[in-house]
Amino acid sequence: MSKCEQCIVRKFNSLKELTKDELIRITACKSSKNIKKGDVIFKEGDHLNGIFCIKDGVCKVSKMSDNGRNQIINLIQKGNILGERSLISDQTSNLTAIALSDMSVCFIPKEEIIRDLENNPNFTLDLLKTMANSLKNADNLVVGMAQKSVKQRLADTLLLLQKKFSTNSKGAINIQLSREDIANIIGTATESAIRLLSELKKKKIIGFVGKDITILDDKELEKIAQGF
Amino acid sequence: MSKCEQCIVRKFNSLKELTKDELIRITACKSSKNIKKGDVIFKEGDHLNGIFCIKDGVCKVSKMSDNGRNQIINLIQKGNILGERSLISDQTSNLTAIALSDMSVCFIPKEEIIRDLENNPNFTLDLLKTMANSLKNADNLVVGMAQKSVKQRLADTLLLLQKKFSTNSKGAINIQLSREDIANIIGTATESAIRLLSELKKKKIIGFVGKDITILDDKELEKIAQGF
DNA sequence: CGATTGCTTGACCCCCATCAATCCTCGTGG
DNA sequence: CCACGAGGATTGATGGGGGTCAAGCAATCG
Repeated sequence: MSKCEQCIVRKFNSLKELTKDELIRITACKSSKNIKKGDVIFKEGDHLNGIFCIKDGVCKVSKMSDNGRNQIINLIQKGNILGERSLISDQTSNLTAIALSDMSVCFIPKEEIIRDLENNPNFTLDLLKTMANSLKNADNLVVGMAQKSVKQRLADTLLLLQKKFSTNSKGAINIQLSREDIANIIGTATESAIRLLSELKKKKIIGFVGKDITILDDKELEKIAQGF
Repeated sequence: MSKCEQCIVRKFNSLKELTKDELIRITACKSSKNIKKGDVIFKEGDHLNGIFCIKDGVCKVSKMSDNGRNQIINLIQKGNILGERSLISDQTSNLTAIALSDMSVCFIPKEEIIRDLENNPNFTLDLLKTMANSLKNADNLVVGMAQKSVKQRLADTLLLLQKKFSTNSKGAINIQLSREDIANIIGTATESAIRLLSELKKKKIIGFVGKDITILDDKELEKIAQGF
Protein backbone atom coordinates (compact mmCIF):
# COMPACT_ATOMS: atom_id res chain seq x y z
CA MET A 1 0.00 0.00 0.00
CA SER A 2 1.22 3.49 -0.93
CA LYS A 3 2.28 5.80 1.87
CA CYS A 4 0.47 9.07 2.56
CA GLU A 5 3.63 10.80 3.69
CA GLN A 6 5.10 10.24 0.23
CA CYS A 7 1.92 11.03 -1.68
CA ILE A 8 2.11 14.13 -3.87
CA VAL A 9 -1.65 14.48 -4.17
CA ARG A 10 -2.16 15.53 -0.56
CA LYS A 11 -0.11 18.68 -1.27
CA PHE A 12 -3.17 20.02 -3.10
CA ASN A 13 -5.62 19.80 -0.21
CA SER A 14 -5.91 20.31 3.51
CA LEU A 15 -4.12 17.04 4.26
CA LYS A 16 -0.91 18.96 3.55
CA GLU A 17 -1.27 20.43 7.03
CA LEU A 18 -0.99 17.05 8.75
CA THR A 19 2.24 16.21 10.53
CA LYS A 20 4.43 13.32 9.51
CA ASP A 21 3.24 11.27 12.47
CA GLU A 22 -0.38 11.90 11.63
CA LEU A 23 0.23 10.87 8.03
CA ILE A 24 1.89 7.65 9.09
CA ARG A 25 -1.09 6.85 11.26
CA ILE A 26 -3.43 7.51 8.35
CA THR A 27 -1.39 5.37 5.99
CA ALA A 28 -2.00 2.50 8.37
CA CYS A 29 -5.78 2.75 8.31
CA LYS A 30 -6.67 4.14 4.90
CA SER A 31 -7.78 1.96 2.03
CA SER A 32 -7.10 2.50 -1.66
CA LYS A 33 -9.88 2.00 -4.14
CA ASN A 34 -10.10 1.84 -7.88
CA ILE A 35 -13.41 3.11 -9.14
CA LYS A 36 -14.71 2.57 -12.65
CA LYS A 37 -16.33 5.19 -14.84
CA GLY A 38 -20.01 5.39 -14.02
CA ASP A 39 -19.69 3.84 -10.55
CA VAL A 40 -21.56 5.46 -7.68
CA ILE A 41 -19.10 6.50 -4.97
CA PHE A 42 -21.88 7.48 -2.57
CA LYS A 43 -25.44 8.64 -2.93
CA GLU A 44 -27.95 10.86 -1.18
CA GLY A 45 -28.82 9.48 2.22
CA ASP A 46 -25.67 7.40 2.55
CA HIS A 47 -23.84 7.63 5.81
CA LEU A 48 -20.22 8.42 5.03
CA ASN A 49 -17.75 6.82 7.39
CA GLY A 50 -14.83 8.80 6.08
CA ILE A 51 -13.53 11.03 3.35
CA PHE A 52 -12.10 10.34 -0.08
CA CYS A 53 -8.84 11.78 -1.31
CA ILE A 54 -8.83 11.75 -5.11
CA LYS A 55 -5.53 10.46 -6.48
CA ASP A 56 -6.66 10.35 -10.08
CA GLY A 57 -9.79 10.80 -12.18
CA VAL A 58 -12.86 12.98 -12.07
CA CYS A 59 -16.31 12.65 -10.56
CA LYS A 60 -19.54 14.63 -10.55
CA VAL A 61 -21.37 15.60 -7.39
CA SER A 62 -25.08 16.00 -7.93
CA LYS A 63 -28.43 16.22 -6.22
CA MET A 64 -31.92 15.17 -7.23
CA SER A 65 -34.52 17.93 -7.10
CA ASP A 66 -38.10 17.28 -5.99
CA ASN A 67 -39.02 17.44 -9.67
CA GLY A 68 -36.99 14.30 -10.25
CA ARG A 69 -34.32 16.10 -12.20
CA ASN A 70 -30.66 15.97 -11.51
CA GLN A 71 -28.45 18.96 -10.78
CA ILE A 72 -24.68 18.72 -10.85
CA ILE A 73 -23.30 20.88 -8.06
CA ASN A 74 -19.61 20.33 -8.49
CA LEU A 75 -16.90 18.46 -10.37
CA ILE A 76 -14.17 16.94 -8.24
CA GLN A 77 -10.76 16.06 -9.63
CA LYS A 78 -7.28 14.89 -8.75
CA GLY A 79 -6.04 16.44 -5.52
CA ASN A 80 -9.48 17.28 -4.16
CA ILE A 81 -11.14 15.87 -1.10
CA LEU A 82 -14.63 14.45 -1.28
CA GLY A 83 -17.19 13.93 1.47
CA GLU A 84 -15.75 16.25 4.09
CA ARG A 85 -18.96 18.27 4.43
CA SER A 86 -21.08 15.34 5.54
CA LEU A 87 -18.36 14.16 7.83
CA ILE A 88 -17.97 17.50 9.57
CA SER A 89 -21.65 18.12 10.11
CA ASP A 90 -22.11 14.45 11.00
CA GLN A 91 -25.09 13.98 8.72
CA THR A 92 -25.97 11.63 5.92
CA SER A 93 -24.87 12.92 2.55
CA ASN A 94 -27.37 15.02 0.69
CA LEU A 95 -25.37 14.67 -2.50
CA THR A 96 -24.52 11.87 -4.90
CA ALA A 97 -21.02 11.30 -6.30
CA ILE A 98 -20.54 9.40 -9.55
CA ALA A 99 -17.26 8.76 -11.36
CA LEU A 100 -16.91 10.43 -14.77
CA SER A 101 -13.74 8.50 -15.52
CA ASP A 102 -11.87 5.61 -14.00
CA MET A 103 -10.63 6.83 -10.66
CA SER A 104 -8.06 6.06 -8.05
CA VAL A 105 -8.96 7.23 -4.56
CA CYS A 106 -7.97 6.74 -0.94
CA PHE A 107 -10.61 6.31 1.73
CA ILE A 108 -9.73 7.66 5.17
CA PRO A 109 -11.94 6.54 8.08
CA LYS A 110 -13.95 9.13 9.92
CA GLU A 111 -12.42 8.62 13.37
CA GLU A 112 -8.95 9.41 12.12
CA ILE A 113 -10.03 12.65 10.51
CA ILE A 114 -12.03 13.68 13.56
CA ARG A 115 -9.02 13.03 15.75
CA ASP A 116 -6.87 15.25 13.56
CA LEU A 117 -9.54 17.94 13.47
CA GLU A 118 -9.54 18.04 17.24
CA ASN A 119 -5.78 18.02 17.63
CA ASN A 120 -4.30 19.84 14.68
CA PRO A 121 -5.51 23.46 14.44
CA ASN A 122 -3.62 24.04 11.20
CA PHE A 123 -5.51 21.22 9.55
CA THR A 124 -8.86 22.47 10.82
CA LEU A 125 -8.10 26.03 9.81
CA ASP A 126 -7.06 24.99 6.34
CA LEU A 127 -10.24 22.99 5.94
CA LEU A 128 -12.17 26.00 7.15
CA LYS A 129 -10.53 28.15 4.48
CA THR A 130 -11.29 25.58 1.81
CA MET A 131 -14.88 25.43 2.90
CA ALA A 132 -15.17 29.21 2.99
CA ASN A 133 -14.06 29.19 -0.59
CA SER A 134 -16.55 26.50 -1.53
CA LEU A 135 -19.24 28.59 0.09
CA LYS A 136 -18.25 31.60 -1.96
CA ASN A 137 -18.45 29.54 -5.13
CA ALA A 138 -21.83 28.19 -4.11
CA ASP A 139 -23.14 31.71 -3.47
CA ASN A 140 -21.99 32.81 -6.89
CA LEU A 141 -23.59 29.76 -8.41
CA VAL A 142 -26.90 30.59 -6.75
CA VAL A 143 -26.84 34.07 -8.25
CA GLY A 144 -25.96 32.70 -11.67
CA MET A 145 -28.72 30.11 -11.56
CA ALA A 146 -31.30 32.60 -10.39
CA GLN A 147 -30.45 35.52 -12.64
CA LYS A 148 -28.74 34.37 -15.80
CA SER A 149 -30.24 32.90 -18.95
CA VAL A 150 -29.44 29.35 -20.00
CA LYS A 151 -27.27 30.74 -22.78
CA GLN A 152 -25.23 32.78 -20.31
CA ARG A 153 -24.85 29.85 -17.98
CA LEU A 154 -23.64 27.62 -20.78
CA ALA A 155 -21.01 30.19 -21.75
CA ASP A 156 -19.99 30.55 -18.09
CA THR A 157 -19.74 26.81 -17.73
CA LEU A 158 -17.61 26.29 -20.82
CA LEU A 159 -15.17 28.98 -19.69
CA LEU A 160 -15.07 27.54 -16.20
CA LEU A 161 -14.50 24.00 -17.44
CA GLN A 162 -11.60 25.14 -19.58
CA LYS A 163 -10.11 27.02 -16.64
CA LYS A 164 -10.55 24.11 -14.26
CA PHE A 165 -9.60 21.18 -16.49
CA SER A 166 -7.36 22.91 -19.00
CA THR A 167 -7.05 21.69 -22.59
CA ASN A 168 -5.51 18.55 -24.06
CA SER A 169 -2.96 18.38 -26.86
CA LYS A 170 -5.66 19.05 -29.45
CA GLY A 171 -6.96 22.14 -27.68
CA ALA A 172 -10.14 20.46 -26.42
CA ILE A 173 -11.35 20.91 -22.87
CA ASN A 174 -9.83 18.10 -20.88
CA ILE A 175 -12.96 16.44 -19.48
CA GLN A 176 -15.45 14.02 -20.96
CA LEU A 177 -19.03 15.08 -20.31
CA SER A 178 -22.19 13.79 -21.92
CA ARG A 179 -24.70 16.34 -23.23
CA GLU A 180 -26.91 15.36 -20.35
CA ASP A 181 -24.11 16.11 -17.88
CA ILE A 182 -23.60 19.52 -19.42
CA ALA A 183 -27.33 20.21 -19.22
CA ASN A 184 -27.33 19.10 -15.59
CA ILE A 185 -24.50 21.48 -14.78
CA ILE A 186 -26.18 24.52 -16.25
CA GLY A 187 -29.60 23.41 -15.02
CA THR A 188 -31.61 22.96 -18.17
CA ALA A 189 -33.09 20.29 -20.41
CA THR A 190 -30.64 18.20 -22.44
CA GLU A 191 -32.22 19.34 -25.71
CA SER A 192 -31.80 22.99 -24.78
CA ALA A 193 -28.12 22.50 -24.01
CA ILE A 194 -27.63 20.67 -27.32
CA ARG A 195 -29.40 23.38 -29.24
CA LEU A 196 -27.25 26.12 -27.74
CA LEU A 197 -24.06 24.14 -28.31
CA SER A 198 -25.00 23.74 -31.98
CA GLU A 199 -25.67 27.45 -32.22
CA LEU A 200 -22.25 28.27 -30.76
CA LYS A 201 -20.63 25.82 -33.16
CA LYS A 202 -22.41 27.36 -36.14
CA LYS A 203 -21.07 30.76 -35.09
CA LYS A 204 -17.52 29.30 -34.85
CA ILE A 205 -17.33 30.28 -31.17
CA ILE A 206 -16.75 26.68 -30.17
CA GLY A 207 -16.05 23.46 -32.03
CA PHE A 208 -16.77 19.90 -31.00
CA VAL A 209 -16.38 16.33 -32.16
CA GLY A 210 -18.26 13.92 -29.95
CA LYS A 211 -17.47 14.82 -26.35
CA ASP A 212 -14.37 16.83 -27.20
CA ILE A 213 -15.26 20.50 -27.00
CA THR A 214 -12.90 23.28 -28.05
CA ILE A 215 -13.34 26.95 -27.31
CA LEU A 216 -12.42 28.89 -30.46
CA ASP A 217 -13.32 32.43 -29.43
CA ASP A 218 -12.85 33.17 -25.72
CA LYS A 219 -13.70 36.83 -26.06
CA GLU A 220 -17.03 36.21 -27.73
CA LEU A 221 -17.91 33.56 -25.17
CA GLU A 222 -17.20 35.98 -22.35
CA LYS A 223 -19.45 38.54 -23.95
CA ILE A 224 -22.24 35.99 -24.12
CA ALA A 225 -21.63 35.06 -20.49
CA GLN A 226 -22.19 38.69 -19.54
CA GLY A 227 -25.34 38.97 -21.62
CA PHE A 228 -24.09 40.18 -25.03
CA MET B 1 -20.33 48.95 27.09
CA SER B 2 -22.03 45.57 27.45
CA LYS B 3 -19.87 42.58 28.30
CA CYS B 4 -19.52 39.62 25.93
CA GLU B 5 -19.18 37.13 28.75
CA GLN B 6 -22.65 38.12 29.94
CA CYS B 7 -24.21 38.35 26.47
CA ILE B 8 -26.92 35.81 25.78
CA VAL B 9 -26.73 36.23 22.02
CA ARG B 10 -23.35 34.56 21.68
CA LYS B 11 -24.90 31.31 22.92
CA PHE B 12 -26.49 30.95 19.49
CA ASN B 13 -23.28 31.02 17.45
CA SER B 14 -19.71 29.82 17.46
CA LEU B 15 -18.65 32.47 19.96
CA LYS B 16 -20.16 30.18 22.61
CA GLU B 17 -16.98 28.11 22.31
CA LEU B 18 -14.75 30.94 23.47
CA THR B 19 -13.33 30.78 26.98
CA LYS B 20 -14.11 33.36 29.61
CA ASP B 21 -10.70 34.93 29.19
CA GLU B 22 -11.10 35.18 25.47
CA LEU B 23 -14.50 36.80 25.89
CA ILE B 24 -13.13 39.37 28.29
CA ARG B 25 -10.43 40.23 25.78
CA ILE B 26 -13.05 40.64 23.07
CA THR B 27 -15.24 42.80 25.27
CA ALA B 28 -12.32 45.18 25.51
CA CYS B 29 -11.87 45.66 21.80
CA LYS B 30 -15.31 45.20 20.27
CA SER B 31 -17.54 48.09 19.34
CA SER B 32 -21.33 48.23 19.49
CA LYS B 33 -23.24 49.74 16.64
CA ASN B 34 -26.83 50.72 16.07
CA ILE B 35 -27.82 50.38 12.46
CA LYS B 36 -30.94 51.85 10.93
CA LYS B 37 -33.32 50.09 8.58
CA GLY B 38 -32.03 50.42 5.04
CA ASP B 39 -28.41 51.12 6.04
CA VAL B 40 -25.65 49.33 4.18
CA ILE B 41 -23.55 47.30 6.63
CA PHE B 42 -21.00 46.38 3.98
CA LYS B 43 -21.03 45.98 0.25
CA GLU B 44 -19.37 43.94 -2.49
CA GLY B 45 -15.69 44.73 -2.68
CA ASP B 46 -15.44 46.08 0.85
CA HIS B 47 -12.57 44.85 2.93
CA LEU B 48 -13.99 43.58 6.20
CA ASN B 49 -11.77 44.14 9.18
CA GLY B 50 -13.82 41.98 11.47
CA ILE B 51 -17.09 40.18 11.98
CA PHE B 52 -20.49 41.29 13.15
CA CYS B 53 -22.42 39.56 15.89
CA ILE B 54 -26.12 40.38 15.52
CA LYS B 55 -27.68 41.29 18.84
CA ASP B 56 -31.00 42.35 17.38
CA GLY B 57 -32.69 42.92 14.04
CA VAL B 58 -32.53 41.38 10.60
CA CYS B 59 -30.49 42.03 7.48
CA LYS B 60 -30.40 40.72 3.94
CA VAL B 61 -27.23 39.48 2.27
CA SER B 62 -27.30 39.88 -1.48
CA LYS B 63 -25.20 39.96 -4.60
CA MET B 64 -25.50 41.82 -7.87
CA SER B 65 -25.50 39.63 -10.98
CA ASP B 66 -23.79 40.68 -14.19
CA ASN B 67 -27.25 41.46 -15.51
CA GLY B 68 -27.55 44.22 -12.94
CA ARG B 69 -30.17 42.41 -10.92
CA ASN B 70 -30.00 41.71 -7.25
CA GLN B 71 -30.15 38.28 -5.66
CA ILE B 72 -30.71 37.83 -1.94
CA ILE B 73 -28.58 34.92 -0.78
CA ASN B 74 -29.41 34.84 2.88
CA LEU B 75 -31.28 36.52 5.71
CA ILE B 76 -29.33 37.03 8.91
CA GLN B 77 -31.01 37.54 12.26
CA LYS B 78 -30.43 37.84 15.98
CA GLY B 79 -27.76 35.44 17.20
CA ASN B 80 -26.10 34.99 13.82
CA ILE B 81 -22.62 36.01 12.81
CA LEU B 82 -22.03 38.05 9.71
CA GLY B 83 -18.91 38.46 7.61
CA GLU B 84 -16.98 35.42 8.81
CA ARG B 85 -16.56 34.01 5.30
CA SER B 86 -14.65 36.99 3.96
CA LEU B 87 -12.58 37.14 7.09
CA ILE B 88 -11.56 33.50 6.95
CA SER B 89 -10.62 33.46 3.29
CA ASP B 90 -9.02 36.89 3.71
CA GLN B 91 -10.72 38.36 0.67
CA THR B 92 -12.90 41.38 0.03
CA SER B 93 -16.58 40.62 0.47
CA ASN B 94 -18.42 39.45 -2.59
CA LEU B 95 -21.74 40.10 -0.91
CA THR B 96 -23.67 43.14 0.26
CA ALA B 97 -25.43 43.32 3.62
CA ILE B 98 -28.33 45.74 4.16
CA ALA B 99 -30.45 46.12 7.30
CA LEU B 100 -34.11 45.15 6.93
CA SER B 101 -34.94 46.58 10.34
CA ASP B 102 -33.22 48.68 12.92
CA MET B 103 -30.37 46.59 14.22
CA SER B 104 -28.04 46.32 17.15
CA VAL B 105 -24.73 44.63 16.39
CA CYS B 106 -21.27 44.16 17.83
CA PHE B 107 -18.22 44.50 15.65
CA ILE B 108 -15.24 42.34 16.57
CA PRO B 109 -11.88 43.21 14.97
CA LYS B 110 -10.28 40.70 12.66
CA GLU B 111 -7.05 40.19 14.62
CA GLU B 112 -8.92 39.06 17.70
CA ILE B 113 -10.92 36.48 15.79
CA ILE B 114 -7.85 35.23 13.96
CA ARG B 115 -6.04 34.83 17.24
CA ASP B 116 -8.88 32.76 18.64
CA LEU B 117 -9.07 30.69 15.48
CA GLU B 118 -5.42 29.82 15.86
CA ASN B 119 -5.58 29.05 19.56
CA ASN B 120 -8.99 27.64 20.31
CA PRO B 121 -9.71 24.45 18.34
CA ASN B 122 -13.25 24.20 19.71
CA PHE B 123 -14.07 27.60 18.29
CA THR B 124 -12.57 26.76 14.91
CA LEU B 125 -14.32 23.42 14.79
CA ASP B 126 -17.67 24.94 15.65
CA LEU B 127 -17.22 27.54 12.95
CA LEU B 128 -16.31 24.75 10.56
CA LYS B 129 -19.54 22.95 11.41
CA THR B 130 -21.56 26.11 10.94
CA MET B 131 -19.96 26.70 7.60
CA ALA B 132 -20.51 23.09 6.54
CA ASN B 133 -24.15 23.65 7.25
CA SER B 134 -24.21 26.90 5.29
CA LEU B 135 -22.63 25.05 2.40
CA LYS B 136 -25.32 22.40 2.52
CA ASN B 137 -28.00 25.07 2.44
CA ALA B 138 -26.27 26.79 -0.46
CA ASP B 139 -26.11 23.52 -2.39
CA ASN B 140 -29.80 22.97 -1.87
CA LEU B 141 -30.49 26.52 -2.94
CA VAL B 142 -28.56 25.98 -6.17
CA VAL B 143 -30.67 22.94 -6.98
CA GLY B 144 -33.86 24.80 -6.22
CA MET B 145 -32.88 27.79 -8.34
CA ALA B 146 -31.82 25.61 -11.24
CA GLN B 147 -34.66 23.13 -11.26
CA LYS B 148 -37.78 24.59 -9.71
CA SER B 149 -40.35 26.92 -11.18
CA VAL B 150 -40.88 30.40 -9.76
CA LYS B 151 -44.13 29.24 -8.21
CA GLN B 152 -42.38 26.38 -6.42
CA ARG B 153 -39.63 28.65 -5.20
CA LEU B 154 -42.14 31.13 -3.83
CA ALA B 155 -43.90 28.37 -1.91
CA ASP B 156 -40.55 27.08 -0.64
CA THR B 157 -39.55 30.55 0.43
CA LEU B 158 -42.76 31.28 2.31
CA LEU B 159 -42.50 28.01 4.22
CA LEU B 160 -38.84 28.65 4.96
CA LEU B 161 -39.50 32.20 6.16
CA GLN B 162 -42.19 31.00 8.52
CA LYS B 163 -39.89 28.31 9.86
CA LYS B 164 -36.98 30.70 10.29
CA PHE B 165 -38.75 33.79 11.61
CA SER B 166 -41.83 32.22 13.16
CA THR B 167 -45.14 34.07 13.36
CA ASN B 168 -46.22 37.10 15.38
CA SER B 169 -49.28 37.36 17.61
CA LYS B 170 -51.53 37.76 14.57
CA GLY B 171 -50.18 34.66 12.84
CA ALA B 172 -48.22 36.62 10.24
CA ILE B 173 -44.66 35.69 9.32
CA ASN B 174 -42.43 37.71 11.59
CA ILE B 175 -40.35 39.60 9.04
CA GLN B 176 -41.00 42.70 6.99
CA LEU B 177 -40.06 42.23 3.35
CA SER B 178 -40.96 44.38 0.38
CA ARG B 179 -42.35 42.67 -2.72
CA GLU B 180 -39.05 43.43 -4.37
CA ASP B 181 -37.16 41.69 -1.56
CA ILE B 182 -39.35 38.62 -1.94
CA ALA B 183 -38.76 38.63 -5.69
CA ASN B 184 -35.02 38.94 -5.09
CA ILE B 185 -35.06 35.96 -2.76
CA ILE B 186 -36.81 33.66 -5.20
CA GLY B 187 -34.92 35.11 -8.16
CA THR B 188 -37.62 36.58 -10.32
CA ALA B 189 -39.14 39.89 -11.40
CA THR B 190 -41.08 41.84 -8.77
CA GLU B 191 -44.26 41.71 -10.86
CA SER B 192 -44.06 37.94 -11.15
CA ALA B 193 -43.74 37.56 -7.40
CA ILE B 194 -46.69 39.91 -6.86
CA ARG B 195 -48.81 38.01 -9.35
CA LEU B 196 -48.14 34.68 -7.70
CA LEU B 197 -48.79 36.10 -4.24
CA SER B 198 -52.13 37.42 -5.43
CA GLU B 199 -52.95 34.04 -6.89
CA LEU B 200 -52.16 32.30 -3.60
CA LYS B 201 -54.28 34.84 -1.75
CA LYS B 202 -57.21 34.30 -4.10
CA LYS B 203 -56.99 30.58 -3.42
CA LYS B 204 -56.98 31.25 0.36
CA ILE B 205 -53.60 29.53 0.70
CA ILE B 206 -52.06 32.67 2.13
CA GLY B 207 -53.38 35.99 3.31
CA PHE B 208 -51.65 39.35 3.46
CA VAL B 209 -52.19 42.94 4.48
CA GLY B 210 -49.34 45.16 3.38
CA LYS B 211 -46.12 43.42 4.32
CA ASP B 212 -47.72 41.06 6.81
CA ILE B 213 -48.07 37.67 5.20
CA THR B 214 -49.92 34.77 6.79
CA ILE B 215 -49.80 31.18 5.67
CA LEU B 216 -53.33 29.79 5.84
CA ASP B 217 -52.84 26.35 4.31
CA ASP B 218 -49.42 24.79 4.98
CA LYS B 219 -50.30 21.50 3.34
CA GLU B 220 -51.36 23.06 0.08
CA LEU B 221 -48.27 25.25 0.04
CA GLU B 222 -46.05 22.22 0.51
CA LYS B 223 -47.76 20.50 -2.40
CA ILE B 224 -47.07 23.52 -4.58
CA ALA B 225 -43.45 23.54 -3.43
CA GLN B 226 -43.11 19.98 -4.65
CA GLY B 227 -44.74 20.70 -7.97
CA PHE B 228 -48.43 20.00 -7.32
C1' DC C 1 -25.28 -7.08 -36.42
C1' DG C 2 -29.52 -6.02 -33.76
C1' DA C 3 -30.40 -3.17 -29.84
C1' DT C 4 -29.87 -0.03 -26.53
C1' DT C 5 -28.23 4.42 -25.44
C1' DG C 6 -26.97 8.98 -26.61
C1' DC C 7 -27.25 12.90 -29.97
C1' DT C 8 -29.79 16.07 -32.93
C1' DT C 9 -33.48 18.64 -34.90
C1' DG C 10 -38.41 20.08 -35.35
C1' DA C 11 -42.83 21.65 -33.52
C1' DC C 12 -45.59 23.40 -29.93
C1' DC C 13 -46.86 26.08 -26.13
C1' DC C 14 -46.54 27.76 -21.45
C1' DC C 15 -44.06 30.33 -18.08
C1' DC C 16 -42.20 34.40 -17.03
C1' DA C 17 -39.59 38.89 -18.18
C1' DT C 18 -40.71 43.25 -19.69
C1' DC C 19 -43.15 47.50 -20.59
C1' DA C 20 -46.88 50.38 -19.28
C1' DA C 21 -50.63 52.31 -16.73
C1' DT C 22 -52.99 52.89 -12.44
C1' DC C 23 -53.68 52.68 -7.66
C1' DC C 24 -52.18 52.87 -2.98
C1' DT C 25 -49.45 54.43 1.01
C1' DC C 26 -46.80 57.11 3.57
C1' DG C 27 -43.79 60.89 4.79
C1' DT C 28 -43.09 65.85 4.22
C1' DG C 29 -43.92 70.51 3.98
C1' DG C 30 -47.09 74.19 3.53
C1' DC D 1 -54.67 69.12 8.85
C1' DC D 2 -54.47 68.59 4.13
C1' DA D 3 -52.06 68.53 -0.31
C1' DC D 4 -48.79 66.52 -2.83
C1' DG D 5 -45.10 63.87 -4.48
C1' DA D 6 -42.43 59.66 -4.54
C1' DG D 7 -41.90 55.11 -4.12
C1' DG D 8 -44.18 50.71 -3.65
C1' DA D 9 -48.00 47.59 -5.06
C1' DT D 10 -51.05 45.85 -8.52
C1' DT D 11 -52.99 44.52 -12.91
C1' DG D 12 -52.96 44.15 -18.04
C1' DA D 13 -50.83 43.14 -22.46
C1' DT D 14 -47.25 41.08 -25.10
C1' DG D 15 -43.40 38.41 -26.80
C1' DG D 16 -39.63 35.28 -26.36
C1' DG D 17 -37.01 31.79 -23.87
C1' DG D 18 -36.88 27.39 -22.88
C1' DG D 19 -39.40 22.97 -21.35
C1' DT D 20 -41.56 19.03 -23.39
C1' DC D 21 -42.95 15.61 -26.71
C1' DA D 22 -41.71 13.24 -30.80
C1' DA D 23 -39.17 11.40 -34.43
C1' DG D 24 -35.06 10.39 -36.83
C1' DC D 25 -29.93 9.61 -36.68
C1' DA D 26 -25.37 8.15 -34.83
C1' DA D 27 -22.68 5.35 -31.93
C1' DT D 28 -21.54 2.00 -28.73
C1' DC D 29 -21.82 -2.68 -26.99
C1' DG D 30 -22.78 -7.32 -26.20
